[in-house]
Amino acid sequence: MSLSETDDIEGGEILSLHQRILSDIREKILSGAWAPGHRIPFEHELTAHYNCSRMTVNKALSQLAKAGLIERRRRSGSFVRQPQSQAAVLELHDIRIEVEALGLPYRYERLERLKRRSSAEDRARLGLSQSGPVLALEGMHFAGERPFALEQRLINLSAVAEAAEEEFLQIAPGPWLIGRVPWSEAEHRIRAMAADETIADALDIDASAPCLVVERRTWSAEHPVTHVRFIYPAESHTLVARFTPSQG
Amino acid sequence: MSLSETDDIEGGEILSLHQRILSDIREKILSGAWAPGHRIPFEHELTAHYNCSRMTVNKALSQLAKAGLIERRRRSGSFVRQPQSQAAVLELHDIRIEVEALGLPYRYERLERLKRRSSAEDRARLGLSQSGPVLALEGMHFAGERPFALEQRLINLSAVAEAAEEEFLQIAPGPWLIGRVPWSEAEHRIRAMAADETIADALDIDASAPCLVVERRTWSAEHPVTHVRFIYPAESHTLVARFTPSQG
DNA sequence: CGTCCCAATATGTATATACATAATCGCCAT
DNA sequence: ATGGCGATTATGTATATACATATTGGGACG
Repeated sequence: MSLSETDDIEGGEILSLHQRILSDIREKILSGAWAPGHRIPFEHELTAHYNCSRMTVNKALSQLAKAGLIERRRRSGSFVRQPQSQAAVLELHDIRIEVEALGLPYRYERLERLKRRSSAEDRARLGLSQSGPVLALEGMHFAGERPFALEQRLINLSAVAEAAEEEFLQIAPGPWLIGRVPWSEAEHRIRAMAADETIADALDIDASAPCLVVERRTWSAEHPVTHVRFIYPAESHTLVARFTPSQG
Repeated sequence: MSLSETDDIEGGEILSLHQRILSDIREKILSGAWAPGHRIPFEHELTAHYNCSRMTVNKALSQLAKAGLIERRRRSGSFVRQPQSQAAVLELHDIRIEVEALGLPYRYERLERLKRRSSAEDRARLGLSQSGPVLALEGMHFAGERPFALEQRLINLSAVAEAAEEEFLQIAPGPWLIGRVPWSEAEHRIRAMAADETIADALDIDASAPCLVVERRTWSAEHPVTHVRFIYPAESHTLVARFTPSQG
């Protein structure tokens, strides 16, 4: 019920009061000592316990509320929330980084480059409502001499006109776009797929072998920028996502 | 360079000053008006612009810094950060929810239940260092009459003793565990795999058909709790992850 | 007995203020 | 030139205070 007797603990790191309140309460919740639904002490009680001002307590509680660990209700108090949907953070690195992390030399090679007016399929991929110029690219990321991932990309030239001038022979379009276009939103779709003949050929795997497909659509201030599909042979790649409720 | 002339804008919602500062600056960054590396106005300039106290500005900037949009350097000012690694939030819902979202009746059925001392493989899956009792479960999630996902689960009975008493005949272990065990950390691995004979049989798909595999390891206060592997037929499932830099 | 309204209460937001801390600039002495 | 040192500056953290706002509980009154 009450907070732990941390008053005499000395061995820890140097934490600001703010951070100490945060981690104290988080620990109570994550350890289960304060179950979902439990009412945590009122601000004025914490103020007394930590011998600090209400502002400091308030900031810490507001942060916990924003992180989704607690819910605050006026006149009633603050309550531990039910564990919500399992949300995990998926870090999608640049492929060069991934390959180099394996200790293998990285190389990108363009397979195809086509400038055209957007087809209906292109518009569906990009989420465009009207026709316009697009750049369709296909390229291979190599780890050493082995194909690592096949990239199929569509760039909306109305949003990124400069891309029309770029050949992308050895420069992968991903890193090129980052830094040039401030992207404000992205959507990822992850699925498994059997390699068709063309893909199997390009990746040098058996036809109908399983592949991991990661598709990403990117917007910049409401405008669709690019759609990209990465196709990895199943054995070459695993995505790792980690969830930690600590974010303060 | 300067902030937009929002002084005469009236049509917007009712926002607190704090939120208005946040969204103003976020908009500048996401629209690209303030490129990465750009120094945003000093706190005292924003104080003057919004005609408010430094504390209010400071809180907003601190929040942007925590969200990763800006970087703050003492004596130098605050700067727009380079877009970092593509981090996406992956929501992993309960399978019942997923199935019901498709408008199909949901059903869980236990296939196997085995209590044993942990084998070396079990310990590897759970991340345990020493031997102890575990519960191995296998079950099927159905969407209507079609198999939707195969679940292979391992529960560390040293961490969740009560699980030993539970039959899990129609109750899926996932929902059962949530609420009983406060989990503090989870790691997910996502990959593609070809169905072997057993799996293909269980899921009623062709042998060596591609599957999406989602593995999750869960800890509660440093103790491994459970390891679960969900195997989805490729055509039945796509994971969707969304990234928005806005989180204020 | 039910309904309306007010007072009490907990959180929400903002201010002015103070001092700490880290980094940089420029001056000065070598 | 150059190396060090102190003043300046911007952010970091905390306090006391004030008023706003939402919600609950209880009392007055029909």
